[in-house]
Amino acid sequence: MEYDFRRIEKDWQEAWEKGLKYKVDEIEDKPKFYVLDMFPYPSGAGLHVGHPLGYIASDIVARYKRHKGYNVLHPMGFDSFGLPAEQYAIQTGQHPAVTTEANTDRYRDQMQKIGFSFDWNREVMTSDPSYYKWTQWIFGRLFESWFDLDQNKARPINELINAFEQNGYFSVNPSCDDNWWEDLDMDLFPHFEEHFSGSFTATDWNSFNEEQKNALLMQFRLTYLADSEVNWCPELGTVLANDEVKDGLSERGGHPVERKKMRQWMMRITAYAERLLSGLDDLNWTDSIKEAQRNWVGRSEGAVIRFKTNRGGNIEVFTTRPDTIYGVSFMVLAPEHDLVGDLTSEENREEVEAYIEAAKKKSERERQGEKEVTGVALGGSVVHPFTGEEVPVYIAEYVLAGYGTGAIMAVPAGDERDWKFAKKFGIEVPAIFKGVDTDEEVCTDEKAKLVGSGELNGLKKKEAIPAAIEILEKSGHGEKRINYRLRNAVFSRQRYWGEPFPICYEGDIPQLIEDELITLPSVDAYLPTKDGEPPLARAAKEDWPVFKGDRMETNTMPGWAGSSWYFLRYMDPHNESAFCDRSKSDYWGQVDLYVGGAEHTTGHLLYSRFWTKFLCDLGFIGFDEPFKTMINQGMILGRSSFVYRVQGTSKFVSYEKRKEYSTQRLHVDINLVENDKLDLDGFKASREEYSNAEFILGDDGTYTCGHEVEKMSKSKYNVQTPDELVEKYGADTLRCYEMFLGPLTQSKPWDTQGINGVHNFLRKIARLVEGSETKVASSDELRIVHKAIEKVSSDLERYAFNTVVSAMMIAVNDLIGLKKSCSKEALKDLIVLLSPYAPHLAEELWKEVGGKGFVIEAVWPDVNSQYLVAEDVTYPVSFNGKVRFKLTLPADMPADEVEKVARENENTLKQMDGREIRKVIVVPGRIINIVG
RNA sequence: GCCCGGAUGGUGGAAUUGGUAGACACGUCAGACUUAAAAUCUGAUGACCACACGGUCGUGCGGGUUCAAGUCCCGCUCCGGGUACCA
Repeated sequence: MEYDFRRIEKDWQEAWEKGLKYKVDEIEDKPKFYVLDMFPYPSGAGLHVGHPLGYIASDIVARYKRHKGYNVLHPMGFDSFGLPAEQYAIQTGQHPAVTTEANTDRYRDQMQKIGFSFDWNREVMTSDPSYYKWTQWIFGRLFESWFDLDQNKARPINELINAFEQNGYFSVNPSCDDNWWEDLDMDLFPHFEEHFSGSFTATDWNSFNEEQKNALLMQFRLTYLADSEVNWCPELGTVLANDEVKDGLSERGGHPVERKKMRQWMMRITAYAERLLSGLDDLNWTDSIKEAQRNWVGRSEGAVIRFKTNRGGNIEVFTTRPDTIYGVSFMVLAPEHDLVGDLTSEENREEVEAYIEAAKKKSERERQGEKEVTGVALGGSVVHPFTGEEVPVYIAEYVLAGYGTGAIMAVPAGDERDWKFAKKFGIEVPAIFKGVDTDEEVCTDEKAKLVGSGELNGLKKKEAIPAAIEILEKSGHGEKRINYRLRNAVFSRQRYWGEPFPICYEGDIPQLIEDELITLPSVDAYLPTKDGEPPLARAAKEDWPVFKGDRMETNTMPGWAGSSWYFLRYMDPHNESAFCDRSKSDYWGQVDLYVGGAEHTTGHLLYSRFWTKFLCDLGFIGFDEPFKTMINQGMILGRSSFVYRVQGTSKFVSYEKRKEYSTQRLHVDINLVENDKLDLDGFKASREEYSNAEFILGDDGTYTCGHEVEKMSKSKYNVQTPDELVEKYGADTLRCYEMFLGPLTQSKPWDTQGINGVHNFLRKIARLVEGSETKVASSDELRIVHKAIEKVSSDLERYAFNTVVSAMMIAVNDLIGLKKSCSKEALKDLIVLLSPYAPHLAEELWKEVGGKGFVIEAVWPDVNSQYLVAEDVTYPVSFNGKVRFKLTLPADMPADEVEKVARENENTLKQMDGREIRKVIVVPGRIINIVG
């Protein structure tokens, strides 16, 4: 039988589909297993061989778990909102939904050819209104919630309103911005005094009108409107991401970009900072990803300290080293700090304003990339709370407005950057560390004892910090504070192709639109308006399917909105009355295995954890971490091929002779190259300019190409699509080969050279089955097969996908090596082992050996260890650790007897050559080591 | 700079708890079959010395622990990824 993979794969894919073999429902008495792939964005280029790598691995796990008796949820869908489709729409005028549909069709088609066991009945698409209806609903819940720091969880906003009605602001502890009252529009609250600091009574609250109440509540909602800084490009009418800005100009078009405050929807992810950290402990993720998330949250413990300014106000700073307070000799504010104007003296004003102007033009990334310390004195000063000395105030780019309080107390003696700054501006460096001349060098030694620090003298960092905090708290100059690097996330995008907000405005007050789906209105172009309003602002009132209030919100949600909860929708994808019925999410629970790239470490993985925790807090689901175990597949790199053109000619010289000429190295399409040999006719036909190419061949009469491993890209002609390989070798070969390539988590070059070996393996097993007979399995066969069962099972349990293929190859080679026809009975188990990797062929062979039903539903075989017991063991006998000869002994021989035999062996005597044996180590079943 | 990975034949990689380094596969070479090629099958294939028996060296580098180290410890080098004036 020739291995006719085209026919086999087509037949079985049809049979599975007809039998609804991958359709899954909740079955109460069956254990569940949820295997999920990271949500793909359907790009126009289709899949290349790197994409299916993770899908193949997860599909193997899904199939393996089914064999093991689990009810497996293994869905697929598309994260289908996004920029490329919008970009294409801008260029062509075609609605992004059209492009998106074409792309998803292509992806689905490519995936189906590879034989994945997805339940396509559960497919979801984020751009489908029946899906984003629920994304909007979750947004609504966030809007209607606040975070209670006392209970460390989200609660409905009504409960906050109740608390305000009862006790005003006095008995609640909501998560909010520091000094949130400073963001209030004071015109709204004329009766609040100038130094209002957030406290209001129940009487105050009850006297507020709707507008006032709304403004206050906005400070506590989990999604809220706030002014935040963005890179605004007036010319393009859009906001740009940090990496789209170069030298203060837009990367596209080179238009000027400036920092601008814009009123945008925000997500209060910082409320969950602590839980996002502690939740990591129980997750089975790689340490590097957990560590990256910890760094991203960036918890640091310290204190806030208030310094009085010479203008009567206060500057608050955050520091992790309150113990070094006596070393403060200047203060630095971020250029954007609110008090900058106030503290600038007339003579410094011009210079200060120039500095601020320059800083404004740079993107955040550029500012941080600046290595040289720059800054300028304001002329104003603050008073040191303990020494009463006057401390000058500067502004500098290295202080970030968005971190801490946007201001630092500079301690040049103990901080490298502060020290450099002090030296540059000739500021004194107060000596606060015993025995260290901090005029000469910084002291970062944690064990250094403090001097010149009042009550803190003689203490080391560890004892001094709590002592300093106590002093600060007693004197009212500051208090303990835990600060996070994590910032609240901007949730508005000035784009068309995203979820519309379920929000309208009455005046400036946002109103949540409940229970109505807001679909995207049609617009005449997908560009911002002339006034720089987002594309949705082009829609007239009648273009909106739902229009309420004075105007609709015209921003859309970011890409991560839909992908933050999609794994829940798969559990109940067609539900029209809930995002996911609680009974379904209780059944399926967390994702047991999540497979995908590591590029989502700080985006998707953080946001979806946030939303999961939130939905759990409100009781909509029963778990607060989405992904229990995660594996990150490595990148697949391309292997490019090169030809060498003799300069100024159309002669091409083979790789081994290229040095004899002066040549130019050119990428050549990898489809014209097999095992580094160039298809000469194909090459000539590939391009006009190559049509009369001549070749200087190698000594073997062929043209050898050079090669290099690079990123897979069109311009390097090294992109390999799965379709070509499925066409040439079949899906089963592709599946096995991608796994055989090496450990899933490692990056590796894609190289089709080895694919023949895997294809041959499948052909060999097909031939083995063809020649098999109905008879009792021999002990040799059983030993080989059960060895494979043991190895394959244990490797799959630890997600070692590559060695499974080797184990099956060894079994097949060993069975062929018996030189007898095989028993169908023995082969049955082997075929089940094969089925997660090569399901189509396994079905075909299963039929051949008389298996019942579909092999994909067969029970995974158990290892019978009695077949594995060997009678003899071949011991390597080593002398001082070096193996010299081998000794075959009965497996059950006790260690002391093994030692005796080894001591008396003639080879031992020869090796020892008269020397005395000092010691013999016998590890039963493994090794004998003779020391002498 | 900091954090996290990694380095094993000509190539991809294996060695799961310290116990025969190089499984499996590719490639290469030789042979069988063939008019020939492809396909298939058989054998060899870490380096070095040796006709051979056999021996020496060998898992990025330098030390160490151990009867025994790719694996554990200390100190480096190089490569990849993430992240960064984070107070």
